[in-house]
Amino acid sequence: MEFRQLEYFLGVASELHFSRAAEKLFIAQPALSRQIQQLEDNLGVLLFERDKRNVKLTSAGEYLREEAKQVISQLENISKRTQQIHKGESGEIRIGHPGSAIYSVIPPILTSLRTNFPEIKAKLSEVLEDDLFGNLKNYQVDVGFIREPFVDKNIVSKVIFEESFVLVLPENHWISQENFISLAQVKYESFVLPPRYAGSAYYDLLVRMCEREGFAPNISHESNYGATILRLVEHNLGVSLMPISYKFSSAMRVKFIELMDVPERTHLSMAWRKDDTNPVLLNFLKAAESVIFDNVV
Amino acid sequence: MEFRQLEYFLGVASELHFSRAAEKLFIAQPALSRQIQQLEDNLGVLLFERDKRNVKLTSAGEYLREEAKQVISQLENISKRTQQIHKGESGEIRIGHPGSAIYSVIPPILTSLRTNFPEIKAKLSEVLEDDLFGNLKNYQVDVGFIREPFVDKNIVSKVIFEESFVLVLPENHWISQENFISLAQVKYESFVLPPRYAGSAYYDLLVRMCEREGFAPNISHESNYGATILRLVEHNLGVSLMPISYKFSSAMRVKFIELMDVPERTHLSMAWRKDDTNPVLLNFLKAAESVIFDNVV
DNA sequence: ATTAATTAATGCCAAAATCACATTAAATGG
DNA sequence: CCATTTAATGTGATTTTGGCATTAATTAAT
Repeated sequence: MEFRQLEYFLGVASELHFSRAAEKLFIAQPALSRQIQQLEDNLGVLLFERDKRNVKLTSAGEYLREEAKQVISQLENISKRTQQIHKGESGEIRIGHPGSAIYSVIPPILTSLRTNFPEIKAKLSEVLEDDLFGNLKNYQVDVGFIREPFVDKNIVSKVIFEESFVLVLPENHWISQENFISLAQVKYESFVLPPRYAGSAYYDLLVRMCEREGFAPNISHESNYGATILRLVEHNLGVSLMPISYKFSSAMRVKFIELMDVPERTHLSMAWRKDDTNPVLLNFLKAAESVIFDNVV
Repeated sequence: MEFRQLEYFLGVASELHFSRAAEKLFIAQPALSRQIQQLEDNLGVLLFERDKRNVKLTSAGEYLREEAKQVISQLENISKRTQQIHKGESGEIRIGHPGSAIYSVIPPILTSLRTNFPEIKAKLSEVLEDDLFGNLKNYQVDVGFIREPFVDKNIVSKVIFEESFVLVLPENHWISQENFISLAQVKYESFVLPPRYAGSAYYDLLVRMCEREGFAPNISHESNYGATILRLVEHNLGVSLMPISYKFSSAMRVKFIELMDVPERTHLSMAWRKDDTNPVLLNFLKAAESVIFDNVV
């Protein structure tokens, strides 16, 4: 069964007249007759009852007509969709990100993606910093956001966002933005921080900040999740250090003290496989590049 | 996009190797290369990334592979189903029948149909005797059961079942099979009968039975539905005359008196359009013919 | 580094499929 | 009975598809 035959068949089925159908199909009538005969022979099924005067569908023909219509329109959709994917206008992009990114870069990037490529679906998955690299290599995600710097010849990465840190305190803590002087003021507090295995470079950065003020943080609780950390601080279980973008993230009863004199910054990078030819990725990168972030420094 | 190209494409997509795929498709490798090129040109989409050493699907190719698989298996199903319909082994038969037929001929015919042609679905609709003719001509039903005799050059009919009449009485009525002599015994009773418009020949036959006994039935209630008539008789609202097959139809508290000396018979015929070429109909007729009825006379 | 082996693409010709034109055959209407 | 309509058929031209030999590019091995 060839597609040409199905199309010719539909032509005859809707005209019920070989000569007229042939005209509409831009072929000669004998060619059409023969293609229909051939289709009938291949199937072993009479599709039209015809005498020299009338042409009508048999029951099998009527069935085939309905199905063939469907198949052909399906095929048209498939063509179109294949072309869209080729142009990167349609498809799926799998994004791995640390939890914190959903408070900063991810919303504007997804907005830009939706605007520029409405047919691209984003699939987000929260990934530990130290796992992102592997997830990229294993083709589990197509693009990732990461604070950890890393170098690999198969992965391209690009810094897209820079932000400073804030000290997170319970709402009723005696320190306020006004009387805050330096981190040394919290040297005897216990800390709630992300575990080192979730991102060693980031963790070390936090420790360095404290050490410069002459103390090592006394860590009482650990959590991967920013929201969990905030919740623990809210309940007086410790203080924390977090990227400033969390300041706008929640309605919890905590306060954020800006650390004017602390030079450390965390850099959020976007990373992807160097050899990835998926056109959807290219368009995702385009959409991401067009976003201008209000870098919070 | 031609069917052949899709099949070749699937071959290469599953082997990811042109030469091996060509072998499995029983064509030479250059022919295969060219068909794939052609498919790619038609779509304007690169489907494989190939260098001299490796062949792999692009994202668009991966999408097409999934869809093409579906379309091709769909097409195989369509072929098969079309052939089944052609042979009359599959499809739908619309049956019009008087309510009474579901107590006699319909169950064994449907059983035979199910046995011989399990893929044929029967669609039953209860039709007034006088409407069946029109329903056949309008293509609302494909075959009908009818007691009314009629002649039409476009309709074929065939008597399949003959039965005698019984007198239907409330269970506590003074007449019994033992003391029954003739219909004249109920000449002063009121009758529950089908209306004349529901089947005039049948109605006239009932009246004739009474008139030979010297009375015209005094009709108190009318109903198309046998079950309704029985219900009315059960509740002492009259007596009735019905085909004997109703005797086995229900658990109502009525009694059926056989009319030994009454010569009238009702003949159930099967009717269909003479020019109907639907192979499902032919197989239905075949299935119906193979049924042997216990004619109740 | 040179050679051998692998493999997709290309040039070219053969085979097959498709098509068009002319004609035929059957049916209908006047 | 003749003119008209219309699907089928015969035949040859055109297009498409396929096969063989070869090429070009890449990898593996000596």
